[in-house]
Formats: sequence, structure tokens, C-alpha cells
Amino acid sequence: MKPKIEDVAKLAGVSRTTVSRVLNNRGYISNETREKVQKAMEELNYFPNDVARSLFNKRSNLIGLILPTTSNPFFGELSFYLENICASFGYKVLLCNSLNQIDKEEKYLEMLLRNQVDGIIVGTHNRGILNYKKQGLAVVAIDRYLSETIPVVCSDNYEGGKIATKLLISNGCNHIVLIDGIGELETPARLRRKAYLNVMEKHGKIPKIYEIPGVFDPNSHLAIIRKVFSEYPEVDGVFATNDLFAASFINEAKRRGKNVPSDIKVVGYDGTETAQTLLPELTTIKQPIEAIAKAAVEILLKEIEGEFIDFPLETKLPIKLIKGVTA
Amino acid sequence: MKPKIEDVAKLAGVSRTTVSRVLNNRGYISNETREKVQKAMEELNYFPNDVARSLFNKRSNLIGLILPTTSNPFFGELSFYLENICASFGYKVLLCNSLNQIDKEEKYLEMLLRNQVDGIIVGTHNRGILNYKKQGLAVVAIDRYLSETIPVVCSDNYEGGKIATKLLISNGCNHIVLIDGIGELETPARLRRKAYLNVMEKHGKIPKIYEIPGVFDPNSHLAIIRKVFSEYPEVDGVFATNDLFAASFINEAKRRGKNVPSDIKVVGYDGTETAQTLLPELTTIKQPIEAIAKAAVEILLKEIEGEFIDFPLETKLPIKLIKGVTA
DNA sequence: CTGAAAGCGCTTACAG
DNA sequence: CTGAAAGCGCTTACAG
Repeated sequence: MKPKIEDVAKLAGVSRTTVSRVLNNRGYISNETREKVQKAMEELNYFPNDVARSLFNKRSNLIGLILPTTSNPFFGELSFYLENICASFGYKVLLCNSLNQIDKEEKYLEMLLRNQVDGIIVGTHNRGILNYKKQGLAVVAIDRYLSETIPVVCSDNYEGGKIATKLLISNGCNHIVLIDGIGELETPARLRRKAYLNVMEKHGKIPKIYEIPGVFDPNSHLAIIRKVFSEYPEVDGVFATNDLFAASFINEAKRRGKNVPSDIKVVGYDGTETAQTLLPELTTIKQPIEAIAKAAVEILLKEIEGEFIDFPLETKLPIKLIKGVTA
Repeated sequence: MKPKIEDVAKLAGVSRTTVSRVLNNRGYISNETREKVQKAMEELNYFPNDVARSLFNKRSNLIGLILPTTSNPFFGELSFYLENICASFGYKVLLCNSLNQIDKEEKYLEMLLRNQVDGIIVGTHNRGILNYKKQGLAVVAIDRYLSETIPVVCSDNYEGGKIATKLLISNGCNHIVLIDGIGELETPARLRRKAYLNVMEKHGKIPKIYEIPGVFDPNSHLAIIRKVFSEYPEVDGVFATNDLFAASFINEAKRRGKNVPSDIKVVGYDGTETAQTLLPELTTIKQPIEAIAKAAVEILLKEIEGEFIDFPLETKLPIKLIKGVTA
């Protein structure tokens, strides 16, 4: 049904080898032959079967992308950039939304390996990936330490946490709460918390951390946020480690008749385009999402193309404070 | 390097055929043999090469997903559901962010065909797809009419537009503007506009339509929104065909000292989880994103699995008014 | 119950 | 400059 290389060869009156050669622009072919072949390809509306090519070449030009969920604006934007940048280099992206569930991640991982992906970009917390590094698979992590040999791309989380906390302090807050995701291992994003703790200590203030369990389920934020108000009513500053947490908090504060920023100041994190459009009032730390994507793809391609070891194990990109009105 | 079926066969002391059989659970195999083979597979940490399988089976279990951009919360959430539902049926998703650019769409389309996808889910405006329907490829469109034979899944756009416009009118608005994306052909989403026009006419009100060109670039909203204020200062109601337009409008209104809703009432569209979290005040028409995704995948799989013609050409899912405080 | 052979659609040495 | 042959890693009739 679909034309194959043999059909083209027959129509053009040449061998399959020759057709393959014009397809790949390899070896010598007379112009006459090339034209005959090209005409035949057009006539048949032929395009090559990349599955067959991958099988032979042991190269799929496929990249696996594992992240929690594209529903989240940070990962939605990140996946857009990652995919588009991959496409610009001729790579295709297999999307995996793992919701940070380990069983899902393992299934996705196996799926990607079965599909012979050339590399994997990981934005989830799981450490299971590391088992596969041995298999010679190219891997790059975004904001996650997966193993000593897997390069990481992240933004300057410590600096971001520092700026956010300092801003709240210099704006006169005394009871500053950190609203963070549930305690993941030592991810770079954890440095936001570390910076908060350090700055608080340095200024002689008592830190208070509240952890949201269902990080990617906005409906789960409320219970914890209510706890902040009931347990720590004197709260007058909040550093939320992502903008959705910040928004949920602001919303609940309003519902309780608190004014932001006069009663409570709030700083978020991420600064996605979506959040900036929907909630431009929010003061937040903006991550350079496009730059992160670019760095991640470039490193991964270096790994894939085997350019020795001249890629950095950690790439830290600068963040930026976006001054809104909430802090 | 990577173990292949032959390695397993050798280790287990059987033929490749037999290994394949236990892999696929096909034909008769003695328990003894099966166990030997399974042991060998584990020992070698073997898993099959799906590229080779696809080549033989002429079945890739790959679905192409073409949409404007996962940066946009509607498509971010949609792609999450689509991918997860596909995964639950054993299908993998190749992500394509076309930004509605025709040249990109054509390239993506060719890429998908070369990769032998079993089907394509399309959420972009392009009509080029239709050329390929002949090739026997399964296609389903989300909110787009691509051709007479391609099934469409959408929410009840007309009803949504009607509810939104009526709400503004019943809330006392007299100068209601529609802020819409640039004039695409006859997409189902166009019915939002049609409903607006019909309802306005029925109530003897003058419609005013403003079109935003860079639909997926929030930075481009502002110019048009300013025009609304300068050209039509009496505006007291806005129906925005997506929540980001609505947010941009509200933001500019505030900047101009207008109060929403007392001076101007605003109704948005989409009601994504992200928008509901970041801007819960917004009154909007919520699309049933998960249901749309489910219907789309189910129809596509029916097409792929060739279940005759028992899938509907148009699937219209109900929308819901979310009462916020902006209208 | 098990295996040898052919073939999925390509590409690449190797000859000529 | 061009082609016949072998092979990428699988699976499926067909025999036995």
C-alpha cells in the first residue's frame, strides 16, 4: 500500500541501493539517475520509513521526556521549549507525564528503552533512572540530582530563595512561612528552602515550613494553607516555592479578610508566562525556562553525539526577581 | 551490547521462535521451556526492541499529537490527559507544538508519517492534514473541522457563548465586546462568536469584535486591548474567548482605574485548573478537558482498530458556567 | 510443543 | 557511477 523503496526503484529503473543513496545523499550518483529517482519518489508520493531506518542505524532520533505533568504551567512551558528545540535539531519527543509516581516512571522508562530512544530528559524526582545510566543511555536532568554522572540543569535556586526571603524581611515581615512541596531528596530546588532557612537564621527569625503533599493537584493545596492560618495566625510573610502555591495562599488570605500585601506579603516562584498573565500582581522569582530548555537539549545532544566529556555536570542559570505588588 | 532475542535463545538453549512466543504469549509452550526462557531474559535484563517489532507488525503504537503549544494552559492540560489516556491503552505520544504555523505543521505531519504513527490527534487549525486522510491514517480533531470524514471532538461552544453573553446582558451590560482570536475558518470554537452575535442581536445590542493576532503570545494581547479602551470607552462588558485574554483585559482595566465588575464585567472561557488557581475570581465557561481527551482517544482507537464506522463524526460535550466575581 | 526460514523496509560494505 | 547481498531485531506461517 504505502510505497516503499523497492517501488521507487522499480519505477525509476534502478536498484534499491541507488534509491537509498539519493535519499541519503551519500556516495556518487549521476545527475541523470538522481533526477529519475526523485521523479519516481514524487510520483509515488514516497517518503522513507523511519522505523526501518532506525532499526538499521541503531539511532531513533527519539528523545524521551519524563516530567510530572504538562498541566503545570512550569512544565507546560518547559516542554514546549524542549520539544521545539529538539525539533530544530531533528529530534522527536516522546512525552511522559509521570505525576511523580514511581511506578509510572518505571513503566515509562521501560517504554522509552524499548523504543530505543537516543536520550532522556528527566524532570521528575525518581532516582530509578540511574540504574540505566550504565546502559550507556544519554540522560540529562532538570532540577534533579539523579546520580553523580548525570548532568543537571537548573536555575540558581539558592539565590532565588535568598532574594525572596530577604525581600520579605526588608519589607518588614517578621513571621515568614515557607510553603514548599513535600520533602523530596536533595534536589537543587531544595536550595530554595535552604536559602530561606539560612537567611531567616541570619536575621534571627524563626522559620516555619509547611509542605504541600499533592504538589501537582491544586485542589490539595487548601488543607495545608488553612493550617498555616490556624496554626500560625501571626504570619505576615510567605515565600511559596511555586506560583500556584502562592496563588492558593493569596486566595485563602483574601477569603479570610486579610489584605495582601498590607497584612501579609507573598513571594512566589517560577514566573511562568501563564502566571504572569493570570496573576501579574504576584511578586515572584522568575526562572529562565527557555534557557534551561536550551541548555538541557544541548547537553543531551553532546552526550548522544559522544562529544567526549566536555559538557558540564551542573549548569546553573540566573533567576530574576519580578516585582509585583504582593511583596 | 544490548541483549537481543538471539542472546536469550542461546542462553535458554531454545530457538528465537520460542523466545518470541513466550514474549508474546502466543502458541503452545511447555511450562518448563517458558520458565527457562524467562530466567534467561531476567539474567540478561532483556527487553524487546519495539522498533524491530513495529517494523514487522506495521504497527507502531505511536500517536502523534499536534497542538499549538503546551505553554497554553488549555493545551497543557489537554496534552496531559491525552497522553495519560493513551498510555493507559498502551499507546505512546509524539508531541508536536506547531504554534499554529502551517510550515511547522507540515513538517511535523511528515515526521509523524515517516515514524509510522498509528494515528494523529490534531488541535491546530491547519487543513493540510486532510490530504493525508486518504492514506488511511486515523485522525481525530479537537475543536477543528479538518474534513468531512475526520471526526471532531469539542465542547458545546455555541451554548458556552450563549451563556456567557446572556450572563453579561442579564447583569445589565449594554456595551459588550467580544475579544476573540484572529479569524480562523469555521472551527467549532467559532460558534462562541456566533452565539455572541446572535444573542446580542436578539437583545438589540450592537456587537463589537476585537481580534487578537498572536493568540498564544500573551505579550501581544495588550495592543488590541488598549484599542478596546480607546475606540470603545463605553465598554461595560467583555466576553473573552479564553481566560488569558480575559486576564489581560482585567489587568489593563485595573491599570486604567476601572473596577471589575462594577465598571466592566468580564467572562472568560476554558476554565483550566491553572486559571482557576491563579485567577479564581474569574467568571468563566469551563470546558470538560478530561472528557474531551477521553472521547478523542476513544474515537481514535476505534479508527485505528478498525471498528467499522461506529464512531460519531461530531462529539459535543457540555460546558459549565463557573461563577466567579468578575461578572 | 518447537525450530528453520522468510521477511518487515531500510542501509552499508563490497564488488565491479 | 551502480547493484547484489547481507543484516538491523523482531514475528509468523509452515513443518515436523
